[in-house]
Amino acid sequence: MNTENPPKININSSSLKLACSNCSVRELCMPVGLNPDLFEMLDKQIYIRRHIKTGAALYHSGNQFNSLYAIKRGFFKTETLTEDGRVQITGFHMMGEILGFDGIDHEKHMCTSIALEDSEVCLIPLEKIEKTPELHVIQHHFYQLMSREIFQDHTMMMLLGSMQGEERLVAFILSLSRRYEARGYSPFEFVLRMKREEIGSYLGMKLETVSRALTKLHGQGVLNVKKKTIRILDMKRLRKIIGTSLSK
Amino acid sequence: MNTENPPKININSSSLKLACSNCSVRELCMPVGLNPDLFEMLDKQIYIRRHIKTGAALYHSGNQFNSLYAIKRGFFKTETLTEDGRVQITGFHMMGEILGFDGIDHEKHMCTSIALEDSEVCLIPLEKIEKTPELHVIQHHFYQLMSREIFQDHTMMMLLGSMQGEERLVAFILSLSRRYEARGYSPFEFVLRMKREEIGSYLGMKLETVSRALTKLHGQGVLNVKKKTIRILDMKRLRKIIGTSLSK
DNA sequence: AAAGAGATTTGATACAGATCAAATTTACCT
DNA sequence: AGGTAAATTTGATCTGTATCAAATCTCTTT
Repeated sequence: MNTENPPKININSSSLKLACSNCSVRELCMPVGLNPDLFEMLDKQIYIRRHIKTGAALYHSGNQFNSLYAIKRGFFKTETLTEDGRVQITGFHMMGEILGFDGIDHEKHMCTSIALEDSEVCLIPLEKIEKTPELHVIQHHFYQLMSREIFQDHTMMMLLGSMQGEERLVAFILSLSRRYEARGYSPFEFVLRMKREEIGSYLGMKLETVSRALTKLHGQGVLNVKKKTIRILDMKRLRKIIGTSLSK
Repeated sequence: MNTENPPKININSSSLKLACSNCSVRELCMPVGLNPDLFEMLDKQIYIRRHIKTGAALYHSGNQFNSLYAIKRGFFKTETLTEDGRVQITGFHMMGEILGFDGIDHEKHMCTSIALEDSEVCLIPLEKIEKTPELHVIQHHFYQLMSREIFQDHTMMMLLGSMQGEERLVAFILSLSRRYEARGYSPFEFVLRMKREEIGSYLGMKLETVSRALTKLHGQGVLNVKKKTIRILDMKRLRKIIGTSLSK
């Protein structure tokens, strides 16, 4: 495993322009209604971009924490591992979302982030922002984003602790659907960036069980599965599946 | 369910004294090596305490978020509920830990916190701290605490997604053991503040399964269970149980 | 286009843990 | 202290999902 830190990037490089000001997902990363002057400040002094190829790691668990990463384009998975060698995917992340919050505490990344398609991220040097009084308003925004991540993790704990396999899969698909919709894409049809095994890892089930559940949903006519493309045929019925088998 | 907000408390009441300065758990809530002047500032202007009786709620899901809460004494559970009516315990919290981070995003608490024994909390009005330049150093500490909570939630997701029932129970007991030790109590003997059903809710298993797993561990001689008291007899063997059944 | 590796589906079987039920212990209340 | 409700344990059975195995399907490389 690669445990080295990624190469340091010179903050004053030429790739600075066009960071936040005219970014299509800025309202997801940054507070709404932010003063234009501050955006310029962000653009000119703080941001820098980085490209990550499919399969490459944005950072590895154990790497020094230097900044947060806002996903400008692409798709990532984050993997956590236990002392006894188990690996589990703890998140899938798409454009507009911010990676790396779990690295603040020990100034070390606690998971590994891997691109599942060619991606581009913006670096957000938290320390710099904390030290810049003018950017103080943004600090509260990061509290909000971390708070949101905590809530989402709790939702995920509920899902893992109290839902059946099929329900978990449906909740996962609905979550993707909502997130694509929020980004201006169709909530009804999208391509899964991850394989069945990765879905299984995330949802606490085996790849065979994921496959069987997809086949079943396809057979029931609520959705269409063709390779990695999901088409939701009956959103209402799909939503109703969650909570039907009130088992645990 | 009580959806009203708790009564507002006058910040200038007489219960202010003795907040942080000589608190036994302050190094858990607050950054280490904090300037004594700042502690005095915290004591005199910011903190206030509140008592919560066993079974009472510190706040309900949906309540307005006014402040964070540092647990000075006692024990809490936090419950989250899904749209379809399922309830799950997403955390157990003891003195020195801070509750309420998930409420920052929407300025509304997203879970319900209930005291499992008579408890006492300190109010931490985050907004006030954000607006006080002198207390700026503390802000980074809250980033760290939230970062830690995110990491812990990921650990919990791993546990729920990839461990067997018995392993989860052992991980839970070891977590309690470590936390009691960090607070100066014995890591080998402690009283469970929650009932079997609540452990089960937290760990994603039924109360009967929790009971059986405890009986089994007792029978193997790794720990002693007497009502709610746990005594760890063989810490090494207990640790080895995690990772033994590398199933999922 | 063929070959090979990887991903996915499908089938058969085994098992961990849920469910249902009842006995026993513990905690709570007057 | 005594009576009652709640919590816990233990047993028997059932079920969802893991596991093992093999057959497709898909993508990449030459």
